[in-house]
Amino acid sequence: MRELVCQDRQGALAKLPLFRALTPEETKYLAGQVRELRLDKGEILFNKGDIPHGFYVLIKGRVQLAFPSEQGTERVLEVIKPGESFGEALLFLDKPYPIYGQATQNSVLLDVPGQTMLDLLEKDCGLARKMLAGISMRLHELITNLEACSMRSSTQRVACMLQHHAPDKSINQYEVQLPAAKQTVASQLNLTPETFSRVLHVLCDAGLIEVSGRVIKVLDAEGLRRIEI
Amino acid sequence: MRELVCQDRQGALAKLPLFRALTPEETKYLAGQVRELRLDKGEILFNKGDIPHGFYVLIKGRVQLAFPSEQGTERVLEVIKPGESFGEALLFLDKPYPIYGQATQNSVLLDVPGQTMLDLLEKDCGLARKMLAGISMRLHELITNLEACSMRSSTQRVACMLQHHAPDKSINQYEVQLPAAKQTVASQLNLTPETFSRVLHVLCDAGLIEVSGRVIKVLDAEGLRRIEI
DNA sequence: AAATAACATTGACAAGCATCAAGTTTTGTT
DNA sequence: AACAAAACTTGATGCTTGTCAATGTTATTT
Repeated sequence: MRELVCQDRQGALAKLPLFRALTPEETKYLAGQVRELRLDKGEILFNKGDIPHGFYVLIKGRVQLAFPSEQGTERVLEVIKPGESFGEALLFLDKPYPIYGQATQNSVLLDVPGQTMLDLLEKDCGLARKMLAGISMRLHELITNLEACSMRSSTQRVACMLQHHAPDKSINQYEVQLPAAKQTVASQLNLTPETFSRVLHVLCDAGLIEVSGRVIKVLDAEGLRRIEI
Repeated sequence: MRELVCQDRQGALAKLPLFRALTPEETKYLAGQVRELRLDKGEILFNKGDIPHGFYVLIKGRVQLAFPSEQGTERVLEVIKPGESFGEALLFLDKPYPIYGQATQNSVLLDVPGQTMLDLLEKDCGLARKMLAGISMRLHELITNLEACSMRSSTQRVACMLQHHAPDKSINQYEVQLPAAKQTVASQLNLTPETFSRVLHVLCDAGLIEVSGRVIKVLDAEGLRRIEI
């Protein structure tokens, strides 16, 4: 297993959205610079306050980025999936991590040294452009997140999340497979697991959804859209 | 007045953090492409949902970016000050504005067409780098904002904001001049004006601050840091 | 298959903050 | 200077959501 990922490192890099447009030489240079990391489920990649030395690309597994809290009531900001990168923004900032990163499954990731990336950026405008697009997307998602968190009620937030998972805007019935444990999803919505559970119950009673485990069947997307409180 | 800003456009551009490192030719090209905009106090620059065609640099005045709300309970995300730019992230996204922009004072701004900026970015890696830094900074601030909004109580948020305005971390007494009306500051902290007022009162009673209008005198920064509820 | 741990639900309760309403102060305008 | 409008404060009240605790359910491990 270990070897498989290793030998394919150059190929794996070339497949990542961020690095897809690199020249073969650039990819080769990059492959020589990155370090492979393996994390067991539950392992911490970095803590809030740590000094970043580069950024990460997730190859396999799952990593969650979250705010810590004294009472253990963490708030999950994002769940990183394979192929996605994270920590790029800090390359340009000289600030410590504002969140912590933790593997929630056994994971494999690549550690791209900051200087390597800055060197590549120096020469390759296309890469800079890609990176701008990536970070802009993140920014946009955060704004959406912030709006949800400050403008909407718990019920609206849940309804909003369900709509977000619709395969098609025009379809009125569909199934949503929650991407993580209910408590994690609750945390991403800035809710306690208890409140999340209650909200789902209310939506069930209203005949808008059906819940069985991590699968939620939306019965009336139009009705979800109309929720006001 | 109008002419003053106009004739100085090239000089004004060269002074902006984002464009400071451009070559004289690039600056000249840019100056030829930008459009000058004047907004009266209260005028809307763009609404949520509008299609962006470029980004803006504020020369004079003040522009606030906020989420609209049916009941008029807007949430102010950011107050832009002269020299700052906004809307860059949308250049790369092909999405409508997620917020609306409104002048809160009579303002002058430059409208930089998207294609102009993309052209410049094509050639100038340094500019891309600057832009990455700018957007990364924004991202970082949003994360901080989101943390404050989801992890802290109203009192903690206010205390946090006051600490943010400290001229120096080591100093224990200082004065803060609120950058906008109290209701706007309240909105940025995701509080109602009423709650903000009450929180200030509580901090006064605790002997941590003194309030007179928009000037807040911090008497015990160390005490602010210790606030738990 | 049994045992254990992690996850999820439900109820009772409390707290924090928003809302509404009325009054006061400040700001800006004619 | 006088007025109007906006901003701010204060009090009373209620809703939403978090907290705590107990129980039920689903995974995981051996």
